[in-house]
Amino acid sequence: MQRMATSSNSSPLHAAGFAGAAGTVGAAPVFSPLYQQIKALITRSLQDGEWKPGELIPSEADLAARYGVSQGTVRKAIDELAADNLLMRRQGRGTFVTTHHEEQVKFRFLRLVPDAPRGDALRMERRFLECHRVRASTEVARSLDIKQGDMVLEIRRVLHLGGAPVVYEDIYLPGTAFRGLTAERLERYTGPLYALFESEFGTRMVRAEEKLRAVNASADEAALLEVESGQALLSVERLSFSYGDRPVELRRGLYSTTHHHYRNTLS
Amino acid sequence: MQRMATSSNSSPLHAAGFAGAAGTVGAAPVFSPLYQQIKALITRSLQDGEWKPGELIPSEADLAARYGVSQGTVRKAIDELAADNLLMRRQGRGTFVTTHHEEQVKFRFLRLVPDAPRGDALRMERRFLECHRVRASTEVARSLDIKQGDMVLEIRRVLHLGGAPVVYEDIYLPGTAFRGLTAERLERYTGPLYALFESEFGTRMVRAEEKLRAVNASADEAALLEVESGQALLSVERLSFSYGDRPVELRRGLYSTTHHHYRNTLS
DNA sequence: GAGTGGTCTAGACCACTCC
DNA sequence: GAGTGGTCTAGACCACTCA
Repeated sequence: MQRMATSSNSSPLHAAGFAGAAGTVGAAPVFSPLYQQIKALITRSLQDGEWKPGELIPSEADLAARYGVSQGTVRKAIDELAADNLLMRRQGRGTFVTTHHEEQVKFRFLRLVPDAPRGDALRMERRFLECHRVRASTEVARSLDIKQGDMVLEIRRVLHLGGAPVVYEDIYLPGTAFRGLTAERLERYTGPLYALFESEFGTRMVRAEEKLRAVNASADEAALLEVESGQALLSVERLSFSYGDRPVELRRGLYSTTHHHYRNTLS
Repeated sequence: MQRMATSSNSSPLHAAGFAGAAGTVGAAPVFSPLYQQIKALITRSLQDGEWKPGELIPSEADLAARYGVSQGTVRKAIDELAADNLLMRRQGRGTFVTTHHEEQVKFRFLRLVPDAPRGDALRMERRFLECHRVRASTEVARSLDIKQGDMVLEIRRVLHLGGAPVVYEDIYLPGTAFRGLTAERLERYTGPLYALFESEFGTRMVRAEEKLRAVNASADEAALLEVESGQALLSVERLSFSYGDRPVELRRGLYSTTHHHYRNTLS
């Protein structure tokens, strides 16, 4: 472990390399704290699959020994990774890699909630309309950072909440990473989609950006969601990222918001 | 400063009080870390106006001396308050109370952005349609935690972005706290509304919850936003909170999303 | 150069989980 | 009781700001 810039630390591990060149007239000094470097190393291990979703990572003391830094420094790195939802700490047990196979995490990416919570509101049903391979349009290619015309997997589905159709989604995934995904596989799987992606295709959704707008339902869309044509629907365009801010999913959802709303917190 | 539960700290300040009763068979043990107590004390000082928005608070060393704890403990308390956007740290200068009078914070609560950023997209113009006192409806009273029929201030306005009307808002504020607010005062003020509330009425918006849905524009709404009647609009119902999770503003916005969208980040 | 927050360390003890 | 994360302390030094 070595500092990126100035360092007067007495440990030989820290004094190496850049100490002389730091803070001088040269190009960018770019000071990078030790814990940020540790954070990057841990992220790399997650990305490389050294520790898989749901698994226990080594204790803080072990990691401190491994990287040759104090436990406090590892602690700060893990604190940030936990804040980013990449890791989950559990006192007395250890630190675990976050996974989409967990009740508490299931609705982290679906912000639609019923206006008046009812007993059967939790009941969610999925109907897959389509799952086929197509060539990426300009827009899809740009979003997923692939070449136009590359193969992508398109999935279309409807979600029913409390018995009624509420969400229609059109999902695009890079073809290479999701080669083995078929309609039959989707039908058979009962958990969240992101849990399937994670365990079967090694792609974990870490973070996403959404663009929301209101649109009038087309005749087709209205039929799917069982509303009047022209009815206002919430359009949610989501770009999901995996480790290292790599875009891996583009999704366009249409939400019927007559009995549900999208909740958000500003702070 | 004393611990809420067990403590074997040698300092007399920490050993007092609860040490004997902690972790025993009695009622709730309720362990509360020291830094959480410090955080509460600092929050109280903010609430009481000891340090006003934009002002510098005492240094970590001073606060540590004041509360009789180590600097590290004060540091952790301030870290969390900074994460909650109540304080802002600036290396080399000190820690400041967050204020709405600042460029960088101005769009913290308005998540609407132009689809294609243009030069004049920043230009925002406001037109106040109404500013009067009415009696609180059941719904408004429940949201603002006041009694039905209490006086509330209602403000209606339209925001123009890049020359066109894009946002129509209906705002409700508790009458007592905003006694002196008039239409004339609103017209004269040029900064953000929340900045006015903060400096003139001592009410700082700290956090908010929003409920989004898509609705079809009524004839009146369509006229205000210069769209067709029936056009899909984004309805944003916002409840804003001040220090201590006290609700202080209810707002219903209608956003025209033909050239703008509401951006959100999931993590 | 004085003062501030930011980083890093080392060590002690506490709360929690599981064997 | 062993092992884990959680809290708290004390001290050193670094990066940054401003006078």
